[in-house]
Amino acid sequence: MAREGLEGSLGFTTGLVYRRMSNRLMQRLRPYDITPEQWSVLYYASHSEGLIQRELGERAGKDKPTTTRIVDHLVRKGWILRRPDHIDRRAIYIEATAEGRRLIAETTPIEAAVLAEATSCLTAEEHETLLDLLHRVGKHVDQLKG
Amino acid sequence: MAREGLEGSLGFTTGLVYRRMSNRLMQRLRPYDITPEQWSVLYYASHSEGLIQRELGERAGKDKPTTTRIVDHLVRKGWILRRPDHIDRRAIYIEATAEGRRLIAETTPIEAAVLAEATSCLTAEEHETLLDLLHRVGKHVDQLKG
DNA sequence: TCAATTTAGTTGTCATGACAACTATATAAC
DNA sequence: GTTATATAGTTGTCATGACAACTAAATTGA
Repeated sequence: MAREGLEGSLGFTTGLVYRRMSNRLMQRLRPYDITPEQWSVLYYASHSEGLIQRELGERAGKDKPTTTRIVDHLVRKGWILRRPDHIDRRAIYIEATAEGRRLIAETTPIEAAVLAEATSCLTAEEHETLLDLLHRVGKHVDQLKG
Repeated sequence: MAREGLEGSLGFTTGLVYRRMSNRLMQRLRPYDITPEQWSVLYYASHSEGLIQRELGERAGKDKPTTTRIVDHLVRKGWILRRPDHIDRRAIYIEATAEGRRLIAETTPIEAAVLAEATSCLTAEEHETLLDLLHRVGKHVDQLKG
């Protein structure tokens, strides 16, 4: 298939799709005063027990400074708590509050709706293929060195 | 296929893949003092004639403020010029300089290599399928309103 | 014609993310 | 046991991107 300009570039194309989907979710989440990135971190915090901040950031695909700042926001909004680990005093456990869990419970259907809407142009099989190919590329690129 | 956490979320997954590919390209472009986003704008500027800034931004998938700032950087580095349109005095033509074109000529193989490396875990057919599915979703989401 | 609207571009603010430098604590090596 | 190194987290800076407010110029339309 003929593609113009950078349409044949996977990096450029994933960036476009990511921004459009993220925007869409942002608009729907606006009433809840949470961004898509904050949402993903809070999602992992509220679905996991006993994670320290580093582990939380890793699951959500964030680096250390980004994790620190997103956690700051979530704490300020009362959706998570920082609990110092008294054994390893470098580490901080992150715990979702009741409000945090409630927010995720309330907004998970919104995220699902945005996904469903975005992928309504695909068959279930195509959707599955797309995710599979993306995961393979993502893992592959992650493993590259140098 | 069973997926943990947000791995089943296309938005989350495209974000991860985009960041990893973009990082990879950024590292390779570092010697040239250009970011992947600046590169994409300069790419379009150097492969098109007679584009105004808005059109350039549209092709590169950037909004107006982002385009203004990226163009600012590219002008400062001597890779493009802003030429006021004397007919429509709101508009500004963007023109790549010789250095700008030379930079794109020199770095296009680098971008291609990063892509090739990233997709080396896919067959040619899978690569084609992945791009096709992403373009379909991207266009579909772009057309959604409300 | 001339007021209302649209369009092109800029600027300010904030969140995210990359990077580097930093503190504090824990682990390894000797 | 002390020094070297690794790990957890924070802070500062910059580029990108979303959003809103703004200027200036062009277009519409009554």
